[in-house]
Amino acid sequence: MAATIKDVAKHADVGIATVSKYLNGGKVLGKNSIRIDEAIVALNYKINSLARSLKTSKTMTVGVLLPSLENIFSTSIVSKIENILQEAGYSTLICDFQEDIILEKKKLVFLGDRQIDGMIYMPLKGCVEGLKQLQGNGIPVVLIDRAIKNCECDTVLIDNLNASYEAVEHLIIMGHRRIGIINGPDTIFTAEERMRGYYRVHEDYRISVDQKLIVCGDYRMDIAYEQAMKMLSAKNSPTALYVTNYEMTLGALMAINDLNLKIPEDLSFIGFDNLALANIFKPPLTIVVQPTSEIVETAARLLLKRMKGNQDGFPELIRMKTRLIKKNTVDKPKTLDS
Amino acid sequence: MAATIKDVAKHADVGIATVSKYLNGGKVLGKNSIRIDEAIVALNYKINSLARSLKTSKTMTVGVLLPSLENIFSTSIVSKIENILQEAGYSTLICDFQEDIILEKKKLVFLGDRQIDGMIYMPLKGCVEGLKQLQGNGIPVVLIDRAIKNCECDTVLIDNLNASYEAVEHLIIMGHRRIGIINGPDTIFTAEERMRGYYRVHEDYRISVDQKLIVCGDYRMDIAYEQAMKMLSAKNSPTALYVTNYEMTLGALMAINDLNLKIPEDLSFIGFDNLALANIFKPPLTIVVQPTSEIVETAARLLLKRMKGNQDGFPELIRMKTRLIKKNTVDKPKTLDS
DNA sequence: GTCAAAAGGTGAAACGTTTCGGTGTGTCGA
DNA sequence: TCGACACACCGAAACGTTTCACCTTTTGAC
Repeated sequence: MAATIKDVAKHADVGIATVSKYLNGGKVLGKNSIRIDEAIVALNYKINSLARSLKTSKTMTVGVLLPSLENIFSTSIVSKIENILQEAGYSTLICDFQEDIILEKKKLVFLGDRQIDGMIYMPLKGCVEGLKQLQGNGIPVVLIDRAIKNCECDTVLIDNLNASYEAVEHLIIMGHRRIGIINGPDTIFTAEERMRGYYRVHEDYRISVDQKLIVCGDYRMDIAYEQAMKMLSAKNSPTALYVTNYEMTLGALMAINDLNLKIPEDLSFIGFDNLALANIFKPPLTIVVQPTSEIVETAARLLLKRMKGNQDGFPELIRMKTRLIKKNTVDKPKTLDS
Repeated sequence: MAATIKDVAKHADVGIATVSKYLNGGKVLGKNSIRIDEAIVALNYKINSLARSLKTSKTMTVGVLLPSLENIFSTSIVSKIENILQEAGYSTLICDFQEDIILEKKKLVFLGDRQIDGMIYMPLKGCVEGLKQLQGNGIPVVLIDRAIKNCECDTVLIDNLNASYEAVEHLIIMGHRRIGIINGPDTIFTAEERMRGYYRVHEDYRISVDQKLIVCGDYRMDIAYEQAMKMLSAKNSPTALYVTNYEMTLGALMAINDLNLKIPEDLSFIGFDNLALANIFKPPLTIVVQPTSEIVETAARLLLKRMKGNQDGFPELIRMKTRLIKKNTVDKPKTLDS
């Protein structure tokens, strides 16, 4: 039904190979290029990317594998990646695995079978075998946000430890000694690092850590809400609270509202991510922000480089710095208990 | 390098056609199926979906084309679509066009050239020619959230008019007569419908409309912020405000905060979308919520049906109902000016 | 005018699958 | 025992492209 390169060749009265060469940017005689162009228009010819891919074994498609699409961090990742890769002619195949490690493996295999040219992967557990197989087939993978242990792989992430360090340090300097943290599950890379920052700054300032002020959430809003409720309504509750991702920040704020705690009078607060939203709260939130655009852009450019065959410095581990945006939710504590 | 179906056939000592038939669920002798299975494992054979697609001209890929990925509505759309289609064996190719009508057309063409089997499309302007061409090639398209005029196409959207009607009616019943609306740009289908609902309820209750209380925003937060600032700080400002999407709801709330207006004492407020977030505000927001899951599920199932070749009832126009969630941001107005 | 080199043109083979038409084997009733 | 009929098997052709290896034309220095 649709016109093929043969039809174009016939219509333009040139050889197939000539048309192919022209389509791929090769040099052909001026008059031939004109006739080919005419033929293409006349026949409404579209190149069949399937046939081309079969021959070249390049699909010009990259897979993006994420734990979830339903959070703001993932969304901006996808959006940015798509736009950068598109410019380079690549399509973006999306998979999310709903934070489910069974599904994680399945979708990794699925993408692998789909003949992608490369992959951006934000692991949950981190499916090492699947990853190695992909790499074994010559498909470059760039990890984003989270590293996987025992695995040689390009990785772009943020300096989680110092992100926490800086946030908690700010609270300490303001005089807080009982600082609560609602963190992600300790099985997740980022959460573990963020926790370490919390501990380290306590150590550096010789402040003892109260385990009651530490909770492992699920990076999800509802759980964080309940955990915040519990922690903040217990006796000896913290004078400041630090929450380590956006969804949990919302959950914690909801709890704070429900408990009628005033920020920063009753409780100092530092949240995470989403600058835009932080400003609509009253008072505006002090938060840790990730350089999302830069992370994604770096990862995408690295992947493009690898897909071109450039293996310089493999495996690269790139760490980006977060920023602590100081607004109005941190103040001196009311009572100074050591 | 990788094993082909020929290798499998040779290893299993059967014909190529037999292997192919078996792989596609056809009947083969028991002993043959065992030997083929063995061969597949032994050679680590993976079917080459490219070659298969070339032959069958089915790519098992659907395109998803959206104005933007950076808002909560789009995100849940993508996530749901991906999961439903994946179950049916389809991959999801994502494109967003950054609310840019030039890019919209370009990406539509891009997806068309990529030999997708179907498409979910949330139009901005609505690129009719591109759409018709796709359909002409036998590729089903399901529009979501927004219809396109003069275009025969399956469409799944919400009853925008009655969404607004119901929200504004609620305000009217509570006694409000000066009700502000911050709406999307009137070039956008949903915004136009939502506006019509605003007018109609005013008409039905014989309340005259003050054009000063109507603003066309951009469905974006920053613009809405400024527009809300202006409207609410003008004299004769409204006693109630209705905002017609999520991002603008945030922007308006930010303005309300900055103006130190108390909700609902100084101003009644109805927002849009995102139930989860609505609850963390203080007081919890009265909002209009869309049945996002149902919309997407309906659209995805419809697309699957079309891709199977079932053309029953084409073109279908499916409208879903919104719900008005009444919380604590609507009260009687302080002063009753007619 | 000659000839080598350069530039450009060409069909056929190959990528790995599905499917068409044809062949072989086994079963079963008469 | 024979024919008829399923049933499953099988190789070859085809999908539309790229690329190899070869061929033709043009160019320009002598």
